Amino acid sequence: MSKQTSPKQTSPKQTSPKQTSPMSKRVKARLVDVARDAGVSPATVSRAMAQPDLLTAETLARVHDSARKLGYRPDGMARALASGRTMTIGAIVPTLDSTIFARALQAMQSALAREGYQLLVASHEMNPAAETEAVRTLLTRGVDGLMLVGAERSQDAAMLLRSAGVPVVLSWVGTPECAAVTVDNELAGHLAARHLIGLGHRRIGLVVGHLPFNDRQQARLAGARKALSEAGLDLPGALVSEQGLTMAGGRAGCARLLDLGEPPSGIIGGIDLFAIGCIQEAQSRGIAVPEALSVVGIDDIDMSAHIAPALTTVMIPTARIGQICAATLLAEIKGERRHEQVALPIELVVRQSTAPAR
Amino acid sequence: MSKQTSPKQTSPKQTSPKQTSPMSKRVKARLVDVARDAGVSPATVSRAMAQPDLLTAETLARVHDSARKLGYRPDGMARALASGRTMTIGAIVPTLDSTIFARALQAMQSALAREGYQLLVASHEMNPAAETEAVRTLLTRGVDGLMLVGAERSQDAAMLLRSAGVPVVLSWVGTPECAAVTVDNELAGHLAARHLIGLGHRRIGLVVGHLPFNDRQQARLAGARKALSEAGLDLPGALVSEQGLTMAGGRAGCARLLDLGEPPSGIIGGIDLFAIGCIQEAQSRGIAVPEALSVVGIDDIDMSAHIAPALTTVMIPTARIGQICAATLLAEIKGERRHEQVALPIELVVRQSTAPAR
DNA sequence: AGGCTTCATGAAAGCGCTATCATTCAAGAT
DNA sequence: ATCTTGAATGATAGCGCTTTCATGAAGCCT
Repeated sequence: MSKQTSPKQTSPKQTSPKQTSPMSKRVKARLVDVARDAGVSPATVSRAMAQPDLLTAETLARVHDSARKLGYRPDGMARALASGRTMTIGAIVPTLDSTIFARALQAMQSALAREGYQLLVASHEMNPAAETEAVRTLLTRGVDGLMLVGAERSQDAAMLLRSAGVPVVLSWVGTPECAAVTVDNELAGHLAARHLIGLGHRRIGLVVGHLPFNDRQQARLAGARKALSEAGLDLPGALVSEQGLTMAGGRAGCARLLDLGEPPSGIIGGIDLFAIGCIQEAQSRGIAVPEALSVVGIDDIDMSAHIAPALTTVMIPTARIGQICAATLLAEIKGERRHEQVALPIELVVRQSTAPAR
Repeated sequence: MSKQTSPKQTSPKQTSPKQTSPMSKRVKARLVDVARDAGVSPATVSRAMAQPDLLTAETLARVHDSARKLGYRPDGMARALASGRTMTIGAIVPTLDSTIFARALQAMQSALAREGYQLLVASHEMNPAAETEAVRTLLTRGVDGLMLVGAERSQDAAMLLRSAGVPVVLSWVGTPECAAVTVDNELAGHLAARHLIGLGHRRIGLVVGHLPFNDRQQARLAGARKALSEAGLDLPGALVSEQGLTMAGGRAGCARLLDLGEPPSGIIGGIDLFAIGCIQEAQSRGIAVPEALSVVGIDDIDMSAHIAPALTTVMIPTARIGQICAATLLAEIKGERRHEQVALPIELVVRQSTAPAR
């Protein structure tokens, strides 16, 4: 609590407040300094930076010269306060420590950077309260738009978002009241299950992420369940294992399923990482994939095509989600569109980890 | 270029500018509104938010009541402008789309969030100019601290950083002029190579990332080269393959090395992903790992322990790097320390992907 | 040539908050 | 009783920029 001296400049009151005091070594040049140097008004300098086409080529050049000479760099905060725009987009994801979200954010970041926007990220580790807090902080902090993952969230968070009046885009799973860039997660589960069913598998297990506050995994599970039920197959609780979203989780889930009295002949991983973990676990037990056990994933992460056997999976266009989120948000900010709904196609990619049931 | 109406409120001039106009439905409550409602001065409200212990319990309560009643949320931009602090830390990484950096950022983000700071991220995709640009944007945007990866950067970027006077912490590789949280990448390469040499391998190849603007990979390669030379071994150019930092790159690099007239009996991956790719490539060619080919990685990513054979690798405490970067930056911001240098220990983790040379 | 645009610029009012300094009042010191 | 002192609060000047609105100087038309 002991902060007397402003961290910015030695002493704002000791140097003469305005005019060129002989040796005032002001650390940062301000807009007015440039204006004075160039012999124009502050307004002109402001315009030179933001709307150059409003000025004579000559004044523009003069301003630019002065700016360069003084090493002027505009102050984002002041600009934000005066204009109401922060040139910052917030993104709240479950975690950065996941190929999926990291990849989407990377794509989003690139797309935003091209338009001069920055990405402010927060994560909530699958904790609704933490998400609410993140929403609050980012809104307070000031963002021109906000990207969120999934449609499910706390009342408080929803209210904050509504009252803030900031453009929001939902990703992976959406709601109609809000712009959204989605994929059909239920279809993903459905495709995966149908593929196994089509290969003659009758006993199918799943390894999924913890379901609370994860509507992506919920939908994928629901889709698989639906496909099974359509085929007249049962999905007892024992054949569904909830695990933390790591490869170790995949191995553990697979182990649980294989240790069952009547183990499945096909397993669906709610994410590719699970599926890859399943393959490793099976192989380490001497169970051949796909001969003795078929494994399907969902996501199609980078690695899936490169492991042995290459993973059959449902491709989710992760990077495109991020990229389109950025575009959607920017469009909404510019007022070009409202509550745009983009549904991205997904498809089954058959590789070597699945085979007909014996 | 056509933005007439302020996006914030319907018309700042139509509502009476200051006092309680009867039905002025101002969208956002300001600090002065709270002050008026609570019957105190703006300064008191400000203090109520920032230094509650300076106020009577009674006034504090009154202010809080009014704030809640009006749904007041402070404006971060105004606060930043007035105080000079943004409560934001910038991080510039090569890419988010990498387990390593994503993991470090996740740890950093968590640590920062605990202290009320937000993470502003940018990436440069291994492009020095892009990094410079990112530095410029983040500094302009206003950050209280900045995390960068590696010590190598453009003159321009270095100058910007110096002149900005913002606390900076370097990660993975550092320089003495600047706070840094580092690991000894050269040692990492050295450990990996020495391990293979100790197992009797005489012909050792490497798959490394593209070296320009990547001092981590440079150092790892240098360390391996040093170990080899200490053992009287040669490292011809043909045995070093530069690849993009993906698993596919690892496979490709491995393929190149194995296709050599005299292929290596041991391969070091500059990152685990390469090593894993190497294992896959070898296995897909019917070359047994570790019996016919030993593979070592560097990083010890999550997955490395779970593949078959489990990867022998040099453990880099990625998450801790992020976490300590956050701590270092916060300490520097508070003025507690300056240019602190933290070197994190690394160690060889022997698993199943390496075996004595035949 | 006079009036009407259009264009380039200037003047100045904030944006919403923090921080400094001044003020008040009550309690302890003399 | 008078003087200090300190704690709680108020008044207010900016922070550095954007953005109307106003102004003067050309350009254009009839």
